[in-house]
Amino acid sequence: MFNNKYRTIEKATSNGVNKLIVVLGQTSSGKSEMAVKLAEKFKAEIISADSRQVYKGMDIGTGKVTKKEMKDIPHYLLDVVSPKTTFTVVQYRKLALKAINLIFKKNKTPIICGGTAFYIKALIDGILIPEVKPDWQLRSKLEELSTKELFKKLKKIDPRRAKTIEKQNRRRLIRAIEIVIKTKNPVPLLDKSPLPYPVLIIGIKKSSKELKILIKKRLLKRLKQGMVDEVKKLRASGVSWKRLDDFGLEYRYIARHLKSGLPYAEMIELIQKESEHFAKRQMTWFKRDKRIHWVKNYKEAEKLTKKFLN
RNA sequence: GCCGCGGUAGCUCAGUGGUAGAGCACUUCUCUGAAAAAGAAGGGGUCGCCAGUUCAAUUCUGGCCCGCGGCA
Repeated sequence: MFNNKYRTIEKATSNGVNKLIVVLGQTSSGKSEMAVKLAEKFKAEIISADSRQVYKGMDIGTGKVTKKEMKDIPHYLLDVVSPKTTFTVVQYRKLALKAINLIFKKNKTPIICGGTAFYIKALIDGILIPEVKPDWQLRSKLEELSTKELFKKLKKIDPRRAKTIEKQNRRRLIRAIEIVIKTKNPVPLLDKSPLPYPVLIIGIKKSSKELKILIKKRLLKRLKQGMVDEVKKLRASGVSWKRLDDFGLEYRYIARHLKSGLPYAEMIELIQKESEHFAKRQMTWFKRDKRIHWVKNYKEAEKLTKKFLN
């Protein structure tokens, strides 16, 4: 163990009886609803694991549960920061651990619910990410270098990391260089600190055909609910076009529609296509995790949960 | 009917006398403080049909079929 001061050190505590449930699935698969039903049945509270729902004012586009849909079940990690600031996995992990401990104190079961696999993994498997805050000034300076130059630079200052990194991925290259410069040390080897209690992971399984239909239905519903106006509002509150673009999916293409006159019909098609791609990317993450219990409906999830909590 | 243009990967199109490429789509994958982000790899075409010229034709020539535009 080295470079300890650069590690995230928050540890979750366990009293030996606590258990935790995760509900995950692709976009539009019906996670939120299932989590609320489980929470009602098993005296649980919900912690969102969604990298976009943490932002205030991003409601319709992210499919955030409404007050009514929450059915009085407390939800954590929604609306925690302004979309003008950048939220990261590390903050997520810290806040989620806090929420977990709080829920345990109330003698309830936390349900982690969301589709951001990286967040879920960082939380339950405890990926310890080097304690180096993003330095946007440094990053924009590195941004001037070509991808080849970035890789060469990393190879020089940290050959070990250069060996495993994807050498065409500028974003990752820049991050790796940032760590090395800031810590004056190589990027540490991956270290983990998994949650110290039993975890049941429930995944909602949908066929890709079914999922496409669900995505479509939800997209049209959101548009009707005023998703375009939501983006206008974000703009008016000072969120940049660039930022909206970075959020991806509905925010990206609605912004392009508003800013560059991307035709409305094309915008819908692009959001649909990109959402389908996104769903696929989510699966590449989920597929690897053999702990996931895939269910087709609430009944199956309830059965699993009952058994797990006994 | 005549004139012109076109028919190449699922789509939009490049291209060459020596059996072909791009972008998108599709499939698979990566993931160390942006993760709905950022990246990677792969499969796929008897180059409209028939004949001729040629050592060799997807590429040249002729005919035919189909589509588009114009003229009648």
